Amino acid sequence: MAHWLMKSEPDELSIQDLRRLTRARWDGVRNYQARNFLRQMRAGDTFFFYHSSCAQPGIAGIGRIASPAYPDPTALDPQSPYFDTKATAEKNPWSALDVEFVEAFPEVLRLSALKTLAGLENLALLRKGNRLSVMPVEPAEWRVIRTLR
DNA sequence: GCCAACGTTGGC
DNA sequence: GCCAACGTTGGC
Repeated sequence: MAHWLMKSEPDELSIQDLRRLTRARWDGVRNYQARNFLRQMRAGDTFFFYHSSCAQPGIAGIGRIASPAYPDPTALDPQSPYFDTKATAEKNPWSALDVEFVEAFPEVLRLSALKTLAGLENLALLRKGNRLSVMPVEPAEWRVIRTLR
């Protein structure tokens, strides 16, 4: 099983929301590199649930991929903030998938704490200027981060 | 709210 | 195909 990290603004979907919902659709990804990673995911893969653009940015818990990627319905919905005028039902360039709750950490692993760890030098999250919202996490990186929690 | 860094757009 | 302008991301 592969490991990933995915960012979400907790105002939209937090790890606590996912715990309550049990399962949710991960949608609204509008970056091709991130989308390509979504398409590589397999049910059963696990991911760090990262809270971004908030008071305490960092890894807030763990989720599991619960479905393969499928066309993102928000791209076709004029009411959605993720609506894409160029997308059609026949040609929808964007992907979404389902995720399920695994665990919420007792406290968020703050970005500042992650930066102090050895072995995460190649993690896209910590590379200067990186804004990727979906990224792979190597097994060794996964273990390093899990020891913190 | 600021602003650095990045991706996308569109004129040429 | 270049690249300037623009919009977005996201930490602080």
